[in-house]
Amino acid sequence: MPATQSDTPTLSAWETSMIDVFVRAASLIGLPRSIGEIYGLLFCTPQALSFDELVERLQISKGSVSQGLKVLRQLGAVKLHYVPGSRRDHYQPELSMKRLVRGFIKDQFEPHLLSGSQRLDNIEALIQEEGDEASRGHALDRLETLRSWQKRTRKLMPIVMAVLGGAKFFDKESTDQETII
Amino acid sequence: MPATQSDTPTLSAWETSMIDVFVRAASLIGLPRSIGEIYGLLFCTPQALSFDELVERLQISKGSVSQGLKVLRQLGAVKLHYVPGSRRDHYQPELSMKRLVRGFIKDQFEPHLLSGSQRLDNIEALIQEEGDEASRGHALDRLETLRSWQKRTRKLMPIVMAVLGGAKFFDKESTDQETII
DNA sequence: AACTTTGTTCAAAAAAACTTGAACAAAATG
DNA sequence: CATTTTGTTCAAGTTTTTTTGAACAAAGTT
Repeated sequence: MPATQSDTPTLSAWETSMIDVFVRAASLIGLPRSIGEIYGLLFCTPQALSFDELVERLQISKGSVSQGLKVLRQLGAVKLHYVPGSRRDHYQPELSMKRLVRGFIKDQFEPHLLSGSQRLDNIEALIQEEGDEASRGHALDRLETLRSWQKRTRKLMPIVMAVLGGAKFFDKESTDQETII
Repeated sequence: MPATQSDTPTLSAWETSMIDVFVRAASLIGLPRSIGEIYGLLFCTPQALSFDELVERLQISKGSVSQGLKVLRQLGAVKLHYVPGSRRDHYQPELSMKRLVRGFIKDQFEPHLLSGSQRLDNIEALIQEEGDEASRGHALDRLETLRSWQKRTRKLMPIVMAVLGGAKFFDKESTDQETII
């Protein structure tokens, strides 16, 4: 009864727990469990890992790993690492929090903000076609609220990045703010 | 063939579009569509709306409205508004971005951060039980990275709140000023 | 060129999240 | 106290998201 040699590429207890942390974090920002697992294992491991090693150690399908790495690359959350003498791609985790956050914002957040501006303009047009005078006033009022939220969100992003970058930050371009931190 | 009087409590074009904005926003932060719809309609409407009006105008089930309002109350995203002569609860949307964001952070974010600290301590214990000396070093190293991310995230929150509050600089934990919008 | 290695794609299966509606509880009303 | 009004709960149904795995493409080897 000879086991085929690669018996249990099992994860150690601490690796499992740490991966679990990333699975939760992924879910918190709306990414599937498999992506948390992949990044988590890379994060735990000293060397760069290949596609196959991810499949084997995590025991998930090639499809999931392929998809997952694609998203992680897009987010800039993993980096390709050339390994001499191997044809396979090897991956390492991005460890800079600033870059991770920027990747996420750029990829998942900003697009929504932008398309948002578009939409608000369309809504304004629709409101103008509204019959009732009084209700038009209220509608435009709320639309302005929404626009102000957008503007503030946009203003916030560079501040977040600056704080993560450890910079002593002050808000240029803004008229109404003093130094922050 | 007399229609029962309440034919089409239909939404106007601009309302539909604006609600759509909130549905997308909800989904972006991991909340179900129905919650976006409910908040969105409240946001569009000048008067406070009752439970039943939400059900009828949005054409969604009582169950969804009940669940949705529960979450929105928990987040502090809607406020009960007393209407004289009516037994029903009436709801109005919270319009302060600062309070909305704070509610979200308090309810959905901080808990994870906290339980996170717990978990990291457990992981540290597990790492200590690890046999291999060299790998223990790397593991502890990564654990520290994780801790530093946590710390930075916690530091960020009050700054975000301060910026949203229009405050001039960093936190005092009770920069709880009344703010317009 | 045939074969192997490496990784992607995508339709179908599985799992997770959301919604519904009927049964239920709580409180006001007659 | 029986009835109506108002809203909640939760099991079952529906929809959406995620995962799987087999077929496929691209490129390297022999």
